Amino acid sequence: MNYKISCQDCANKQCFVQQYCFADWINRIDQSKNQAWYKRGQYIFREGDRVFGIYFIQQGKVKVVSTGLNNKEQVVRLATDGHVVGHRGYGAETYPIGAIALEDTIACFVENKLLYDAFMANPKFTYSLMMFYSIELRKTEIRLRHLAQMSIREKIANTLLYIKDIYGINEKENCLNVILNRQEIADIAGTTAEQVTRQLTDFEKEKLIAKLGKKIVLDDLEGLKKIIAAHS
Amino acid sequence: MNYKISCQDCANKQCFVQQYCFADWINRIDQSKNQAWYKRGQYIFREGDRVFGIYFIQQGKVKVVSTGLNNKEQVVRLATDGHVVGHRGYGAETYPIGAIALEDTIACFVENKLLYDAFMANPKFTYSLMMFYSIELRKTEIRLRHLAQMSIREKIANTLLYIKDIYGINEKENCLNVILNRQEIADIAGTTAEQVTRQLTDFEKEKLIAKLGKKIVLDDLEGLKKIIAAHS
DNA sequence: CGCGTCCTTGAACCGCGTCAAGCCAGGTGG
DNA sequence: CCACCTGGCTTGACGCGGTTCAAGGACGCG
Repeated sequence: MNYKISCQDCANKQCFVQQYCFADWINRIDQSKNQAWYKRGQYIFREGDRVFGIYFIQQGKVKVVSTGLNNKEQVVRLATDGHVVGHRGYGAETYPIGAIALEDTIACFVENKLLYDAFMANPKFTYSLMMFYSIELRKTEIRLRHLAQMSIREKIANTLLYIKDIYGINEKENCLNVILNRQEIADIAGTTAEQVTRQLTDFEKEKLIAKLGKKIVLDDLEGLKKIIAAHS
Repeated sequence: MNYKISCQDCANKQCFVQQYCFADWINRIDQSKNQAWYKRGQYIFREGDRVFGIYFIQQGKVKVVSTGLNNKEQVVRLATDGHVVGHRGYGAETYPIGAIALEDTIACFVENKLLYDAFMANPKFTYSLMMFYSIELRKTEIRLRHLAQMSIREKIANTLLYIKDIYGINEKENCLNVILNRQEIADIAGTTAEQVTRQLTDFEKEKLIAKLGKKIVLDDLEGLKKIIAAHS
C-alpha cells in the first residue's frame, strides 16, 4: 500500500489545503506533494534534521518530542488528523524537536517554496495556519504552567484528559483511543514511569479509571477533572 | 504625554504592520488603531478579559503571565518592541493569560475586524505574523522541556540567559537591561524567591555574575551556558 | 517452557519548597 | 541628622514529594 492519495480523494476534510486553498492551488499542491507512510515508532523527522517543508497529517497519531538529558524524552505536543507538524519557519535551519508516529500514520509533505507561493496567493490558507499556530501556542503555554505547578497526581490526571482531548475515546469500551506504555505517559506528564504506575493504581482504587489489558478506561471523567480543578 | 504617535512617525521599524502592509493599509490601521501607555505593573489585559483585538508593542517590556494555584504567577513569555501580545484567535472568547508591563510601555491596539480585513488583503503581513507565532511556539516548546527537566540551578542560569536574549544587556555596565525582583525571576524560572536568592549568591561566589544594587551583571556568559549545556 | 519486556511495589535518598528569623537599604518623620 | 519603619533580600532548618534503585511479578512470544 504505497500509492498516493490525491487531494480529491482524501478523506481528511480538516486539511487546511482542502479547506482554504483555491481549486487551482489544491491541484498544484496535490501534484507536487510527497506522501509518506510511517509505522509506529518511526520518525517523521528528527531533531537536527534540515527543514525543507512541512507535514500535514492526513491520518494517524504523532507525538512531538524534545530529547533532553540522558535521552529523556519530553513530549511537547500530541497531534492527529489535520494537524500540522514540522513547520518551524524559514528562520530555523533545523528542527529543534522530532516527530514520531504513535501508530501507523500517513503524512503529506509540502516543500517550502511551493508553500510560500501558496501563502501569498491564498489568504485564507495562511490565515487558517496562523490561527492554528496561535491556538497551539495558547495550549502550549497552558501546558507550560501545568508542568511547572502541578503535583504528580495532578499531572497524571491532566495527562489522561489531554490524551483524551486529542485522540478521543473508543465509544464501545470507553477507553483511550491510543495505546501508550508507562514510559510514554510519563514523557507526556513530565515524570517517571514508576510514578505513572503508582498513580494509575491509585486512580483505579478510587474508581476513576480501569485497566483493560494495555488500554485505559476513563470511568469517571468528572472525578479526574476535579483533581485538576484547582488549576482551572 | 498622551498624544498618538502615527505609524509614519513610529520609531519601531520591527512592527509587522510597518514592514509588511501595503501603504494604504498602514494608513487605515493607523487611523483606527488605539494607542495606550502603561506604567510598570499595569495590566495591558487580564486573564478572563474579552478578546477584542491584538496589541503590538511599540516600545517597552511586557511579561505574559498565567495565574496558577494560590495566585502563584507563571511567566510564560517575555515580550518587547515589535512583539505581539494578546492575539489568541477568534476561537477564544477570553484571554487565557494576562499581560503586565515590566516598565513603561506603549502598545497599539488593533481591533479584530480590521485585522481580519488586513490579513485578507496583505499576504506578507499574515505570513509574517504566522511566522511570528511559529517561532513563539517553538520557543515555548523548548521552555516547556526546560521547566520539566532542569534542576533549580539550571533553571535559574537558563532564566538569566533568557532575560538577556529578550531584553539584552546594558553595554556600559554589562548588566541585564531590566530590573526584576527575586519573586519575578522565580516566576519566570518556575521556582521560589528563596531559591533564586540562593542560586544568585552561589553564582556570585563562582564569579559567574555580580550584583550591582538591584541590577544583575553577567560576568561569565560562557560559564552560565555551560551549566545548561547538558540540555543543549 | 523459558526468555524478554513491561509493569508493579517497596525502600532509601535527596532536592526543593516552606517557614521563620535576621539582615540590609531606602524612605520618612521627628 | 539620626531613629525608626517597611519591604525586599538572605540564610538556616526542616519535612515532604518525587526520583532513583532494585527486586519481584505478569504477560506475551518464540
